[in-house]
Amino acid sequence: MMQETLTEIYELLFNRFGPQNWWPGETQFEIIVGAILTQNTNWSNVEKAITNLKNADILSAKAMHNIETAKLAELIRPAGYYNIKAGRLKNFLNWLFEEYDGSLAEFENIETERLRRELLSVKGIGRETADSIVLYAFGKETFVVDSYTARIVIRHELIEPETDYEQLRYFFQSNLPQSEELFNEYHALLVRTGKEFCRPKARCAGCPLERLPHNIEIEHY
DNA sequence: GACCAGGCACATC
DNA sequence: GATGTGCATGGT
Repeated sequence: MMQETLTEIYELLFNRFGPQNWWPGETQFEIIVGAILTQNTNWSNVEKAITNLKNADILSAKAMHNIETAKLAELIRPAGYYNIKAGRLKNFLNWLFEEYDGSLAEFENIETERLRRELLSVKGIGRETADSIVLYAFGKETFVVDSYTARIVIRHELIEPETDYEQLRYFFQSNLPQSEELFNEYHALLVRTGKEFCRPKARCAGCPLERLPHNIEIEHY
């Protein structure tokens, strides 16, 4: 039932947009950094910050762990909330060095839900950031929920507006085949659709999901 | 100038 | 547990 609806949505989006090739990043570390920097921030601003980090040659766990927080903040300035995010990156690195000797290698062997919980223990890594890291840096099956994801399924009245993050994650995970490739592409397609057609004030004209039932008058969505 | 962007922690009730 | 607020740059 709901499985078919979610599968239909996926097909409509994929047929329109094609593969999104997420996550945009060359290494696991770069994906983790990007996941933290993109919190409530446009990706183009994150790209500027990552370029600065590459030019300064500190886009590695060891180098970023050693740089002063104030210096790091200055480099990531274009990403916004730069003081907060510099602290969050440092929190992650301090934890990584204390618990895992500064290496991401062991993460591959950690069971998905446990890895997610461990990441959530780092101050500054919340649900979406943790799921993004688990799925996109380590290829483990968790469904990433973000503001676009929520807005789209709520506008299409597939779920109640009050649904919280964990419920939304379960909604997708339990109604789709357990496939890392699918979860990867699905979330990326929802973000693509959200950017182009499902922004707060945007109407649905031209949206691949336009012909599906929807209600854009839902308060706040 | 207003609005928005691939959130999160924290205070307060 | 729910709700409100600060954090900040850059594009439209």
